[in-house]
Amino acid sequence: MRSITLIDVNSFYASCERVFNPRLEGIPVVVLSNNDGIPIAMNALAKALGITMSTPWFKLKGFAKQYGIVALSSNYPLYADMSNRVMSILSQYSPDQEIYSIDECFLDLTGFNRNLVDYAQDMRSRIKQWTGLPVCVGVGASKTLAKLANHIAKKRPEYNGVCNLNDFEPERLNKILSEIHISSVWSIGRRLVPRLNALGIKTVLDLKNSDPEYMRQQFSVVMEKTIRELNGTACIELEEVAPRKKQILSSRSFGQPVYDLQSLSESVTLYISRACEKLRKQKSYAITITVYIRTSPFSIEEQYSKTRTVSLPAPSDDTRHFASVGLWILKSIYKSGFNYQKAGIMLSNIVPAEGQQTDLFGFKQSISKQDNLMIVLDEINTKMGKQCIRIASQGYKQPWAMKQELKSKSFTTKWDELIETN
DNA sequence: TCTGGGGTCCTAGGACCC
DNA sequence: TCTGGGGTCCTAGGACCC
Repeated sequence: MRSITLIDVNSFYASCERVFNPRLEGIPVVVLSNNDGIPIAMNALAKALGITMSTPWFKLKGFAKQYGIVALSSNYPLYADMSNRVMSILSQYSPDQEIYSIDECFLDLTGFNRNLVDYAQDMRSRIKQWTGLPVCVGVGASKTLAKLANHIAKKRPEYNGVCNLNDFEPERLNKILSEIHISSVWSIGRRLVPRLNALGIKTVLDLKNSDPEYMRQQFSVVMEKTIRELNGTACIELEEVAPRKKQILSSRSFGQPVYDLQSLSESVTLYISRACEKLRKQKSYAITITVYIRTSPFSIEEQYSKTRTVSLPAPSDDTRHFASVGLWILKSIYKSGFNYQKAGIMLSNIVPAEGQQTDLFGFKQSISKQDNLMIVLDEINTKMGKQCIRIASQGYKQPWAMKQELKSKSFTTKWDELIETN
């Protein structure tokens, strides 16, 4: 039997903030999304007050003030840095690690000849000691079971932060699965719950006992895998090397109303350069670029939203190629007189960088020169800070940039904001 | 539980082609 | 002019995740 392990930081963003500001201890804290739109993380105290994600912050402000809730804008450089520390500590516990998200990773502990609960407790205390962050650990025979075990470790204090479902006798396992709702299962989202309920499937045990082939017909192959995984067959392998993305999206809501083509052009150029950086990082080329702009779906004013896709004559990873095409698309879909709320771009038709051909007219001509320019650009920006060198059409003032009124400092990643210890 | 953020993958349906 | 088959591309939107 496999021993797949999922480690997850509790209320990650809120915990990071608390590490650098101990005064937040004992106070309800929420961390807000970009543009201070909605809560995306909160500590236990805020949860206990009944705050839910996806309620717009402006609707919660009054309530928050009344109960002394501290709200913070999200500080991604800080969280990314803390994440790297946690992941590097955990990598010492197994040669097989998959970093699944900013605050979660899988470790394969199959064949480890020792008590895994003790081992997991050791991880917890080391991470706590070295970073100040609390984590929970779940172990199971598949990724889906490891996720579920982690859920149990988090929700039930008697487990003290670690749950190994592989240690359970079958009856005990089924009993606990019968007490958990299907919405807690990985891959079962909001839309699937009512459809499953209609089939009489309400608890994890119900789902585990359903017929995988029939469920595949009714739903999809993903559902079949989930059921087999709940039954202890690992169908989803650990991905130690992140698979190449098939599409790369970059989009953002604006911090203030945007009407003019100039501002939209600047933002679209910025998103394109971000997406191309990601593209080059995974050593791929893309052929197709999509640009979209839209007004706020919540606005009572007249709405406008438009998407347009164009393919290059040959695959490329050059920011300037995509920027010139992207700006052309933008011009073609832009209509004046609307209050734009969001713009985004997507790169698709992604192919590996190795062995690319040029088109008939040599669009990807003098490859070495162009590639070197982008490599140097990436290197400088890595060393000297994001956007140190950029395409001129990104603009410098960026009045449309997102709103972050409540941000904490970049304690670990900016020299002038390092934490003071006096 | 109905939505205000960002990202990835997938697919239905229309337009257009041979 | 209508009908049918097969395929590709694009747009819009659904579904899931954190």
